[in-house]
Amino acid sequence: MGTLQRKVRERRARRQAIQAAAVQVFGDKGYSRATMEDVARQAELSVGTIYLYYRSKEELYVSLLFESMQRFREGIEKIMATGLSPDRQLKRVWDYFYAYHLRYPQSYRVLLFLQQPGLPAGLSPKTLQEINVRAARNFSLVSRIVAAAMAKGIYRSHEPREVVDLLWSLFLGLVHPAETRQNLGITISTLRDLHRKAFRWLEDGLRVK
Amino acid sequence: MGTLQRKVRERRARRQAIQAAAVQVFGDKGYSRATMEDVARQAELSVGTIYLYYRSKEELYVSLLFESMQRFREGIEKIMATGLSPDRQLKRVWDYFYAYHLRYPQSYRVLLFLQQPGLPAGLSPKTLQEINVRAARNFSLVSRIVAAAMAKGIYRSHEPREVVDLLWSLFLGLVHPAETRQNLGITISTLRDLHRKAFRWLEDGLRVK
Amino acid sequence: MGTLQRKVRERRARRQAIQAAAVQVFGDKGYSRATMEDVARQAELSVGTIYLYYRSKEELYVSLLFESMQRFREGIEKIMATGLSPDRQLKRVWDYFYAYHLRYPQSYRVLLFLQQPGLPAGLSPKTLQEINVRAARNFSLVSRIVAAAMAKGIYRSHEPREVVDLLWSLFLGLVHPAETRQNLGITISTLRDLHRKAFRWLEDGLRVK
Amino acid sequence: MGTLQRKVRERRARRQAIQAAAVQVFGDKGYSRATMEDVARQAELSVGTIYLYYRSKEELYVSLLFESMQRFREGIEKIMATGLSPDRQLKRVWDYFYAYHLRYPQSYRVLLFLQQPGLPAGLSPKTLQEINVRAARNFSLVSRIVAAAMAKGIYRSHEPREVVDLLWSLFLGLVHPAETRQNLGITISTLRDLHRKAFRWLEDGLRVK
DNA sequence: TATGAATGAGTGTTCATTCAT
DNA sequence: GATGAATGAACACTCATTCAT
Repeated sequence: MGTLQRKVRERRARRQAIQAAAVQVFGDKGYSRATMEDVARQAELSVGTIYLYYRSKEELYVSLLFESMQRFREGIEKIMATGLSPDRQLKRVWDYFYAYHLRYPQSYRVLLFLQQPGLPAGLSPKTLQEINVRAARNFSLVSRIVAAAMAKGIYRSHEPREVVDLLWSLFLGLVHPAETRQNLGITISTLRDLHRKAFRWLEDGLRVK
Repeated sequence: MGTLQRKVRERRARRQAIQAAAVQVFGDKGYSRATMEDVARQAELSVGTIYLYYRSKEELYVSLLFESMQRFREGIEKIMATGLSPDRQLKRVWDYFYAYHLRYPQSYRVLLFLQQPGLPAGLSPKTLQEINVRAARNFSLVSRIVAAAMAKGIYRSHEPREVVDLLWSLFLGLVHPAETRQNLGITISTLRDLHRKAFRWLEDGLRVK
Repeated sequence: MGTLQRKVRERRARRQAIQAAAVQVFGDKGYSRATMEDVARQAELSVGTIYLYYRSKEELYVSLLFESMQRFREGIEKIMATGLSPDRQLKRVWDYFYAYHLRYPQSYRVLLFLQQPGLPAGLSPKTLQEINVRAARNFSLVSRIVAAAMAKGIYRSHEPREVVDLLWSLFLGLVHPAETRQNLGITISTLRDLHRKAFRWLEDGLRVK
Repeated sequence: MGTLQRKVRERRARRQAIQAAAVQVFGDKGYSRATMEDVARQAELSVGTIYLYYRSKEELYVSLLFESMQRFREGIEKIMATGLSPDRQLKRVWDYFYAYHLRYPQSYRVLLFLQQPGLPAGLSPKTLQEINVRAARNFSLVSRIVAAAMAKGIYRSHEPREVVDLLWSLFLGLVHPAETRQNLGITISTLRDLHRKAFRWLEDGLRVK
């Protein structure tokens, strides 16, 4: 006994090793241009083995997506557990977005695939539903911080979910062009600056003065 | 007489018909998943015919990109020609972004492909350079509006280009999640609202009070 | 009246113009890599027009072949009409081969296509038969010169046709490697020398001493 | 144990099976008209599998070429190792040419593709260079035999390389028309005879009398 | 008669997925 | 479980041939 547990543990470890490899490859080449062969090579496994753990390329991708979302979620929860004031928590979340993108650029990129037009055509409705639910979960987590700030009279009253949408929008929007310009061969050093200013501006509009 | 002119006119018309079809297909399926066969079917032409007008799939895509950029540019120029005060011009540009995305959603999506990781690997350096130049041209157009507003003391002094980056970021960010959620099968009706509020907030931070 | 004659004359002229263009193109690129578009461009005509004069790419190629053979034939006949002694005539023919290949390299190359494996697959039996007959005609012309030299006791007695085969073989063999090396990027200047020596050697074996 | 070795052995066997199929197909249809599908069908494999062993059609063709050259080389080396007198060695080489062409007609034909005009356009400079080097290697091997015969006073003094060129030329020339006539649907039985006579003639011119 | 735009079958090549070992 | 050789359906692109003008 305990054998089963070991089996499960090993299986999970394998899956994570494959995911780690896949994040690199998908992040580098994009979903379409990445091949299962690439992933296998990166993971130092054979193609066949990948298929023992993931039914298809798509499923592998989706698992990465869930992984990223999960990591985000955990980061936010940790911030919420600090007991800081809501506005400082929000600032931390904002910074966490930035740090995440910097620390796990490939993982961040995986999130972006969702925005590719035509992607849903390849994903099953059930999968889409699941993605949806998980995304909503993360959003509502941040919403709770914003709502708290409003309840405490730190921020003016708004629909908290709208504020979160805006924040996330701004963040995506800030990073995207930076990525694009990287695509175009230009590096941008002012992203960090821009990122800070953007928050200050936006939060300024929120605060009760 | 006039035969040559007719030829030229017809050729241009054909190219536009192909572009129209391509925008649909690329917009729906994305660059990688779209096939030349798809485009041909949509245009009610044969594959070979497409290649009479565009040398490659890439060239076809790039032509769409340039078309979009050009249209953006013209929209902005028209606004600048109105002689309105710079801050009202900026508001109009902001609204124009929104209207454009609403009116030509597929064309707008074409712009987004640039942000796909791994895309540049498929484009020639020369093409990337050209894209770059054209993008910069559009950005500097809006920058001039912002700079004018600062010169007139309407806005506080900032680096105009940074402000434009921020605006564009916010816009992209606002639309992206909306698109994503559309991907996920949810329609969002509050985008218009959010779009208006976002501008008010951001501009508020800019204005000299 | 006379109109018909003019028509015929013009048609022949067109055909020749097309042939001239085709020889260039086929000679440069080889049969497979040459396109009808290439030929049309070279002839400053439209593709459609070519098809008014030749039913297919193959037929065009065959017409070039016949043209080359005819030219060879005429050259040999001219030499035979000089009334020179048969051995001097043979020397002249040998030199003519060389001169022809130098003067009309493209036309010469067209002759070589016959040796491409797989070519017959594309040619109709009737065409093959016709090519055959014409080739034989040229060979027998030279055979008559050799036979005359034997009859006059200048050369030892052999099967004349075999001798001609050998001569032609040697010639082809001499030029081919030169072409090959040109293919490989090396130019050979000694071909002319080799060509002269080869004849002297071979003829030496033929002469009654 | 031995697994790796078996793998290597099997891989080599597969490659050879594909080569065998390719020689048939290329020999029959020529380089351009042969398709990878043809090769796959002949090898009783799928197209994809061919590409597991050869990167491209060109590489497959070049491998056949090198194979042929190598086989030629080995044949010549075996003759040189006999210790026979140089003139008898040369006779053997000459016979070997003939035997080779008879035994491996398709393989022989593969060598001829090099002479197709326009072929080099499809081959990379690096490949051409390599072909060049290997061809030269084979030629210089035979040159050494001829040079030895001259050194021993059996043959008159000439540039050995020129003599070899001539021999090879003659051989090619002899076989080509035979091939051509086969193309044209005629079989020739006198080739063997012609082949013998041609050598006698040529060598006669070489010998010190 | 001349045009050249349109066609569509065909080509080399890639890659997600399967399966015998 | 693990492997990686094999598969075959796609895909981008070409080009001989046709036909409306």
